[in-house]
Amino acid sequence: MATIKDIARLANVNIATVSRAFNRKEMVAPEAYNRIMKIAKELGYNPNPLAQGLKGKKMKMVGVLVPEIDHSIFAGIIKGIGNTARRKGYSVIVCNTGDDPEEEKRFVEKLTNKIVDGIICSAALPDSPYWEDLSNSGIPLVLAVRQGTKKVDSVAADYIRTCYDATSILLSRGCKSVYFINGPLTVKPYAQRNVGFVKAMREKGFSDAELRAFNLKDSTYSYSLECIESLIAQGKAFDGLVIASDAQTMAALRCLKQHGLRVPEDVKIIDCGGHGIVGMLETAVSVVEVPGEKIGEASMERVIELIESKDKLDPKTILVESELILREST
Amino acid sequence: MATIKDIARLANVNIATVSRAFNRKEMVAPEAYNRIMKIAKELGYNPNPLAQGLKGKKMKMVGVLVPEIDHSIFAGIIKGIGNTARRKGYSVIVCNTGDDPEEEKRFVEKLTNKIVDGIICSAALPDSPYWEDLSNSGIPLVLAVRQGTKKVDSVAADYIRTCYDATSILLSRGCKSVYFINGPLTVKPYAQRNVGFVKAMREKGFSDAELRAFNLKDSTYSYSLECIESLIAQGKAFDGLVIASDAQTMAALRCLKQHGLRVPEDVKIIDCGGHGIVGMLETAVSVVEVPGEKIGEASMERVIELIESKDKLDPKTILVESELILREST
DNA sequence: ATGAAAGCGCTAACAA
DNA sequence: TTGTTAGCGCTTTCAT
Repeated sequence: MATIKDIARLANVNIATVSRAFNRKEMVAPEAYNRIMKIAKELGYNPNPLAQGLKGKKMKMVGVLVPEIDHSIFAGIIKGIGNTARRKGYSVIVCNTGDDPEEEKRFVEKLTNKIVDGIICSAALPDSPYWEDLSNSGIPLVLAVRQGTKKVDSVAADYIRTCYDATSILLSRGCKSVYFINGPLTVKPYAQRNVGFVKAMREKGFSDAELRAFNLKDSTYSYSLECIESLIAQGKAFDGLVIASDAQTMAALRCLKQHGLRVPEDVKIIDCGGHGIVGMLETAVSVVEVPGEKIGEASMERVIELIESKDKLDPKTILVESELILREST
Repeated sequence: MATIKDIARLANVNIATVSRAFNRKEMVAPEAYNRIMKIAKELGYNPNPLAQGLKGKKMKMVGVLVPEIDHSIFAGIIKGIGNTARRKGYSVIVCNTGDDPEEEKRFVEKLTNKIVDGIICSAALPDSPYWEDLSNSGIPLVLAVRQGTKKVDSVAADYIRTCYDATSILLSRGCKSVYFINGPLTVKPYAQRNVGFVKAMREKGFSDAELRAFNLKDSTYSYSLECIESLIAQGKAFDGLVIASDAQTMAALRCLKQHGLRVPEDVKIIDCGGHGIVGMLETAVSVVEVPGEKIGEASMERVIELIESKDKLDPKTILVESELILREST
């Protein structure tokens, strides 16, 4: 690995001049500059980021925390983050926290040590105690998808709207008995979807007693399958299903098929907050699609903005638009 | 951020003693040790990895290159990598190369600069020129899923076997006309699947002229849909489909349904090289499942082994077993 | 426009 | 056992 020292020697200049050539080329004589650059290229020189970082320079690196990297929404977000990272010359360090707050904390501590300039977090909990510490400590933090109640920068989808729209579609299609299959309310995006569902139903004149929201304790395929199964077994009659996630949508489709219920003739289905895949199923499912990739891109743009800004910016929340895609399930 | 200097001052010892307390505690007096550690804890001290790295210490960081982070196989691999990374105290830097060799090269150059101790790569091309350079340069490289022809460490699924098994299942179920829907042969795992398909067919006495392998130029859902569609439109008669990937499986299912073909009565289907999701579809699909997460774990274990080993280890290829899961599509 | 030199936080060889 | 010191590669003030 060549260093500025090598270049300096070969170019007959001081190491400071070499450093200047890379950082403030206007301060070095053109001839010297060219000589230095030529030699640098020949040697395949690249500045050592460790040394630069030690000297206080930004490392152009941001840490990313996700609960489960293989859930489509997070994979999409990471992809988006990577897109703008590349565009802006940043690197990305990823950690899969497995939704474990302890792990999350350990990771943040590890990263905080100067090695990242900023952090993007899809947190385990609605609010984590270290968020504020972090943004006070000078290293910017932005929350992706999961907003905090505290004053922290965040990029989110408008899940209330998303689910409100989805529910409205079903109602406008003539559904009389719409059930809502949701995830745990402790997770903010699910809680928000619930709000949207309730809002849409009330507006159409349904009383609270008529609301059928099933906020399952987890949103996995297998557990959802079980629950929907038991719903049908109990003879509940529904002609519309608003569903919170892709896995749950697949579970519903499967259940329905096994019980000979046709989509959309017997039951209409819409996914509120899906990510692409449900359009590829045997029966193409309508969806209010949450643009993970866009969320990732926006999050990254925001951290970079925070990192590179001279003065502290006021925290803000960026809302990313969802897209309604109507397919054969409605 | 506290440094060893601060601790040294407060503990009335030299900075070297503090450093020793952290790195070779046996060389420092117990009383001093305790004093130092107590103060370190109070100050929330953490060693600055940049300084350590600059001094030549390993950064405990590995770079990961994937072509598309949101394809299930790669998401799984990254998850596996993260699993063992956490267990061993390593960090992971991820880059989505978008299957662009140029991008890949840039990224490797960037990483090579001392900041990572090793690289795991799911490469764009069957062979990249820098692979050998890299392993010669002293920073270990392991290939995940895509093996090279050159002598490089790699972790791979046995795709030949995988597809051989899948094809054999269909044949043993009495299929007379089995078609193979595959991806581009320029991508090694697809080429290997092709070998497995051909092998199984030949063993059952099919002549080369009877082999129906469709090695599509890309394996996306939409393109595959188009191709399978045209196959059916041309009136090709098949009663079995061996399919190389999840997206293609979904495409096939959809096509078949639209043409009133029933699975498995009219056509039997098996996915050779899927990753979980096809078991959750309306018609649960049999699959020879490639364990992405395990591949990730094994890759990471191998790089760490290479990183931490004193002497150069001989490159080896680790084969990860696939699992056959029979469901209703066969 | 360029050089000399200090120092970022840490480790390790050498001295005491 | 502990302290002194050099130096990793780089940036940046202060001289020249």
